[in-house]
Amino acid sequence: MTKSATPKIDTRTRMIQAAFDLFHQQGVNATSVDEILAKSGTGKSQFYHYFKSKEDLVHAVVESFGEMLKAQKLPLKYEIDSWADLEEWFGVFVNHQRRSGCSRGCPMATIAYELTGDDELIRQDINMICELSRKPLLKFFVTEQARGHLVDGADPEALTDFCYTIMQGGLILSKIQKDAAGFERSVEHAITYLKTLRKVSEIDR
Amino acid sequence: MTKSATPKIDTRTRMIQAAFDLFHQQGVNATSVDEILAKSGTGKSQFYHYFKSKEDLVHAVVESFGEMLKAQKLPLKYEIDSWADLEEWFGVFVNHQRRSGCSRGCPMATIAYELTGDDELIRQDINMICELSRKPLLKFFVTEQARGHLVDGADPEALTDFCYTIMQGGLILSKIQKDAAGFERSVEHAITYLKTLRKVSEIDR
Amino acid sequence: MTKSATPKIDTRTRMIQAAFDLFHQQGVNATSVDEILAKSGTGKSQFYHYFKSKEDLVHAVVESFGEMLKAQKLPLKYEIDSWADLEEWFGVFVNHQRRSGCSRGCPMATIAYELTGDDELIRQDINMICELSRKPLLKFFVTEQARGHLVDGADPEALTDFCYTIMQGGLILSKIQKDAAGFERSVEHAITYLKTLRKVSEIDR
Amino acid sequence: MTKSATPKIDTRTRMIQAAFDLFHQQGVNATSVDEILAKSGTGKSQFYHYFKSKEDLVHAVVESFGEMLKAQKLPLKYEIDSWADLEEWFGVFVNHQRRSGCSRGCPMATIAYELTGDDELIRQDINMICELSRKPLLKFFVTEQARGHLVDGADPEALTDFCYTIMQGGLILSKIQKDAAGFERSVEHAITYLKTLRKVSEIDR
DNA sequence: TATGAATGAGGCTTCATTCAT
DNA sequence: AATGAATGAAGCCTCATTCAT
Repeated sequence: MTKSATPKIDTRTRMIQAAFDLFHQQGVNATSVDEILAKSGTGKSQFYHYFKSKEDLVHAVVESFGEMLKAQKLPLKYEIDSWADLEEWFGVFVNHQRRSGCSRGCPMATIAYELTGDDELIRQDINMICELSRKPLLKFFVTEQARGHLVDGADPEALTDFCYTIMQGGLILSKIQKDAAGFERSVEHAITYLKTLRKVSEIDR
Repeated sequence: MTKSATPKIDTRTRMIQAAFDLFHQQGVNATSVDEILAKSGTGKSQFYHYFKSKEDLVHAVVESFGEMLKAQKLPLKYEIDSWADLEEWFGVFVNHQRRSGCSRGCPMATIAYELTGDDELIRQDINMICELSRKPLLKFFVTEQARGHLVDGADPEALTDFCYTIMQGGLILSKIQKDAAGFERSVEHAITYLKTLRKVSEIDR
Repeated sequence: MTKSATPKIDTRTRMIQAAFDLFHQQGVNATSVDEILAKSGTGKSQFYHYFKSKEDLVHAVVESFGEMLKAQKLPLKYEIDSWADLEEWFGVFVNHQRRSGCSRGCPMATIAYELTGDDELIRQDINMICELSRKPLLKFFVTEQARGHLVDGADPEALTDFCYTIMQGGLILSKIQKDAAGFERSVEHAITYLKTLRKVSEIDR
Repeated sequence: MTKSATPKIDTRTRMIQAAFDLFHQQGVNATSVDEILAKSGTGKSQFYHYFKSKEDLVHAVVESFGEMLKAQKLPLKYEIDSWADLEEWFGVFVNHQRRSGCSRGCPMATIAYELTGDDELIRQDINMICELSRKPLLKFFVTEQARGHLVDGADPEALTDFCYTIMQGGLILSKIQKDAAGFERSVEHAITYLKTLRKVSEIDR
């Protein structure tokens, strides 16, 4: 859009980043357009140059989160090729909570929890993000199954749900408890369980 | 006004109930005091006769939820005396989501997700609610352990965390997905796992 | 009103005293009826049992101040029989400001400064208070004149105005400056001047 | 909207002027933001575009008054070079009261009288205004002293205080009495006194 | 006398959004 | 692409006052 080779982060992106962080911190409704403008260092009314409305911005924030996910620019475990990787996938969340003092939860869930029946489009956006972030898990379980490393009857979709559910529950609980210990214990149980689903012939980890 | 046998619920309670429902539906910040007043059929400014501020109301709502919990007035499974009861404990949540079209999540988590660092007191209120609602689970696992029905090394606290985490994760995910299927599958896995922790000598219930 | 011989200070009086103090401190408009009720330890709506309206209370407060003045229950110099007494009359105000940290001004002027054209009655109330509190001064100068102790042409009314003006100016200025030094210096000049109006034959003080 | 030679006064200034006048008339607490908006012909919520809060506006009003004073845009006597000028300095206040029907007092004192301990900053603002408006007086007395026109021991600061005190006292009293006669008489005495402080060699003006 | 719930207007402030430049 | 003034609805809260008991 700009002519330079290494364009400065453009205004729109800056606004999205600022909004994302504020939404994550305090929710959508508690975040005013002005606050976003101030944090992104943008003059007033640039906002409506780039976004139709605040809701449109929420949409853009979720969409941008999806792009980051696809581009693997978020500090997550994208490639799960082993049971150790799976543990690490969980570990990233647990460690993040611990390091950040459990002050936040999942950014998408934060937005989702403020959703009413009127925000169907944003709900779908967020649901798509969930699909995206479930992918590495799903791929792992599918692969394991294909390799014959899973017990008969194991359903990769269900296992993915199981992992994702633990992760989401752990994030909100650690925020409520201001302590990641319960999250960690739950993850340990989850891992323990999942490992019982490996075919016996397999070697640990 | 009327002298009926079931005297009208007092104003304060009506406001709390209206607020609870609106908070649950759309979050705290999206709910205006006027909206609460309208829904509770209360004249303007009664609000500040009963509550110091909107925040004070949030506190009262959470507190009242705790009282309901203690008085077992919420449609939950309070007594868990068997593995079947445990399944039912989960089932209540899953069924509720299904019947309500997954339009909401956990009312406390909804409030919690809008919390910022400034709302420490309310966070503590909510945390206490969590402790309360974990009790039946904890009691069950402790009892099972005392009876020698759990495998060695099983930690009732951790098992409680595990159940609670699944429940919380399931609620938000089903809201995002507008579908309780994933929640149900996760619960099934959780149950399956938990049952593996019973002592073999035990008879299936 | 009550049957006991030493009746407890009655509710109405307690409200007036609380109101007076709050008005003096922060003005009439900044003082709410509730605040007065709280400070006087009165249950709500006792207020409208005793006063027609807030304005009526203001009237009562001013009136009560007049009564106190007449009954010589205020810490003022009521009898001015000598030039030393006159100095003391000023001194009472200066010392009061100094001891109180100059946090307030004249209670009646405080009310007067919030007066608009609509409050004619209260203005008249306050004006009457001024007349009352000017009396000792006026009496002194009239007496001095009658005794032939004042220079020819001295007008007791004007001298009284002069003293009263200095007092009022000193009170507001010391409040603004949070320092009574300027007040004191002005009083010294005033005294010096007034003494020049004595007949030469007179002996100092 | 129009492109007149005298461009419309900007919104902020209009608000300050309207506020100043209303504050002067009825005090700060009796003046609502809406009233200021209406009087200044400003659409709602422009207010908070220009001022952080109502208190911030009070600060701005006082500050603006200081600027007017410095720029000599107020109908006051700024240059006092003679005893006649000094009389005129007083005369401006007395005449203003007379012409305006004594309906108001000193605008700064009006604000000051509503001050509580919490408004320290505004008190300091107002105190600074006092310093500013005392300057012509002080300069006059200092000059007179330097010229040897004042009796020995005369203190220019104290004389300035004396004049200022008379002025302030006269303003509030004339408002209370709805009559400037007492103010005028007090000023006459003050002038008479001050002239006694001139060195005898001086010629009467 | 006394209590405190109820009323509704209005106060201060913030918001999302639009307009003129 | 950018600026910031302008808009008006709405949010939270306080007020003086009245009513039922």
